Amino acid sequence: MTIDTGTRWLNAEQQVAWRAYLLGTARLMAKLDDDLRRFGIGINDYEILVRLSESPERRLRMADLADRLHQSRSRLTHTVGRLETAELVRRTSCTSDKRGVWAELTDAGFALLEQAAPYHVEGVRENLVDLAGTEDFAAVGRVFDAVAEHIGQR
Amino acid sequence: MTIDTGTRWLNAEQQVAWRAYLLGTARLMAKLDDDLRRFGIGINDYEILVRLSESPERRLRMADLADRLHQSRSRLTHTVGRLETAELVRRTSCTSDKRGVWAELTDAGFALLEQAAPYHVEGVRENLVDLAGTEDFAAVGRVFDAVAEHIGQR
DNA sequence: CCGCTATAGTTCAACATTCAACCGATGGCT
DNA sequence: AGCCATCGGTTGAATGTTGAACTATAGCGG
Repeated sequence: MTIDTGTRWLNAEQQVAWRAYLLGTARLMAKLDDDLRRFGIGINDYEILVRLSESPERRLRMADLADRLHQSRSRLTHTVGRLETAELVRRTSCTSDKRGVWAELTDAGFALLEQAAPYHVEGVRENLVDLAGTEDFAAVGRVFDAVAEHIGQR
Repeated sequence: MTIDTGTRWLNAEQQVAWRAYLLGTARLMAKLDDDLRRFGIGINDYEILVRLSESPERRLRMADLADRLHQSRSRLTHTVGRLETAELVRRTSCTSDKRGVWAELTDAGFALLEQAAPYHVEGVRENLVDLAGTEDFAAVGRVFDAVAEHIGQR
């Protein structure tokens, strides 16, 4: 922090931007999570349901889902377990690969998503997208695409 | 998700950017956290130590610290408790306001920070800052500054 | 100075996440 | 076929986080 000629510290603007990102992200996620609570789910659950809803047959293999969300398989197992007891997701074993498990959106899950999605999207707009200029938001997309790409699969 | 004339859904580019942000952030945080593990702390602990190290007398009031990190006071109490048993932080009661508590960085805490900081900053550069163009990273700063500002204190 | 409400911080229990150990299935190799 | 390293997923225990209830102090209005 004091005399360290070897390290390329962030300059003042980079510092400020980095801190803004940290704080902004923390507040944003907390807010979106909070807003979803009225539907009985959190943003993590929401993202799971969305991924399933977009997939063919409204289902995905556990490992695939875990990768898309960058979550550990263990975490996903627990979360899907909860979603299953909430009847939002159903698990069926995969016939072609007997090790595999499909997580499949139930009708109730889809119905919940239809309800929650407009509110959620509105929140994303109000608290992020509409605050950023079109060009700035595109920049955010580029940056984090590069980040995701650079870090790669676990 | 299908027929919903009232909701302003994200357009394709916004969708992609939003997803990139979610995935990129997840991977980035996991990576930074992971890299810090060799020092026995996580990114959350690290941020606490940094905030303290920058403050006058290397100490902050608990509530102040919680606000800066957008954490609940409860969470901070627990975390500082752990940092205290690790001897990285010391708690002393505030004389001017008897309700208050100072969290203060110990010498060991400062020493750890001096060790960890170069590695951490290198990680932030390699996995984020250096991947973004100067202008794009500035945009990230602007956007999340606006987000943090918009959402405000809890 | 009293009474009231708000603030600072902690505690406890419920809940979520992590990590390592585990089990069965798979697929490549001989 | 038989071996074995790997994969897909789950389990359970330890660890971390949340949220509400609680204690103590502050500070305001009368």
